[in-house]
Amino acid sequence: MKFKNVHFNIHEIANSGQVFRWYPVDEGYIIIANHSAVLIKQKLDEITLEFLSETKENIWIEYLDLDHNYGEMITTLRGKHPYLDDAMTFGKGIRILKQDPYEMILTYIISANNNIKRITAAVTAISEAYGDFLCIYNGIKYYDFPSKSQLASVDIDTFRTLGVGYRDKYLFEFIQGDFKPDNQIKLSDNELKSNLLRLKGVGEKVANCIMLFGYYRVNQFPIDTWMKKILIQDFDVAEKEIHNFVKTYFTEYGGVAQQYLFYYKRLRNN
DNA sequence: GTCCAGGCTCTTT
DNA sequence: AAAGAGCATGGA
Repeated sequence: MKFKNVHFNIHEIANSGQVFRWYPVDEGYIIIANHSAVLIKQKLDEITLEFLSETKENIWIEYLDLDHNYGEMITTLRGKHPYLDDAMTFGKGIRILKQDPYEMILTYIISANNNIKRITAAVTAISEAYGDFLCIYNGIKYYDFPSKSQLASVDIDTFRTLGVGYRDKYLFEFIQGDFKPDNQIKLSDNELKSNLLRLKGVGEKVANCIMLFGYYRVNQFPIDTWMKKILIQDFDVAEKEIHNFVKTYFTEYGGVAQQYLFYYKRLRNN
């Protein structure tokens, strides 16, 4: 599978903080998603996907959000603030991928008060321990993210040994509970958020991430430590006003704007 | 050694 | 309602 798209850069997506299962290899990245493995490569504006396990092409068009026009979203956001303008120019190849809600819930529970490297390590360890084998590439084996039933017998201490720290009990509770991620897809933003907030280990920020990356609610603007820094330092917003400011300022594409800002702040070197 | 990381829960005012 | 302590773990 091959395509061209000016708003698509594999390195920017891989480092945008929304994916934890894009593994760098010499040629590009191994992506584990959709119960399969692919090798994604990019030369200039041409992107290539090589399927490394059984999969379907159309599901990757959906996952990579190829039907949305990011130029249009950028146009909507342009001119609001010079810092956002710079961020959109710097990371114009970033997209919001359509990831699995169930996987996002577990992943972002792990993410709380944690760093990206350790989150990646924990998600990988859980997958290697309990997920289905997908492929071997350059001598490294890759495993699917385990299903709820595959994690059903994992106790709290075992989660701890996989590197999730004190979030072990939250993962355990979710797996033992009866939350149905697929039943939330059609709910309104408010209903979805209040359901997510009932899960242990899910607060305002983690719920926003799950909504943005797992349910494609692109109006959601997760506020983490990096966003606080940006809004205070670069947008001159008072700390107490951050939530109010975000609610109205970034419009219906707040989540997209947030991704550009996050990437810009972390990777531009300032 | 202290601070921080895509924060949250629980307890105390 | 709001503020504070505590939390696993590894890197800077």
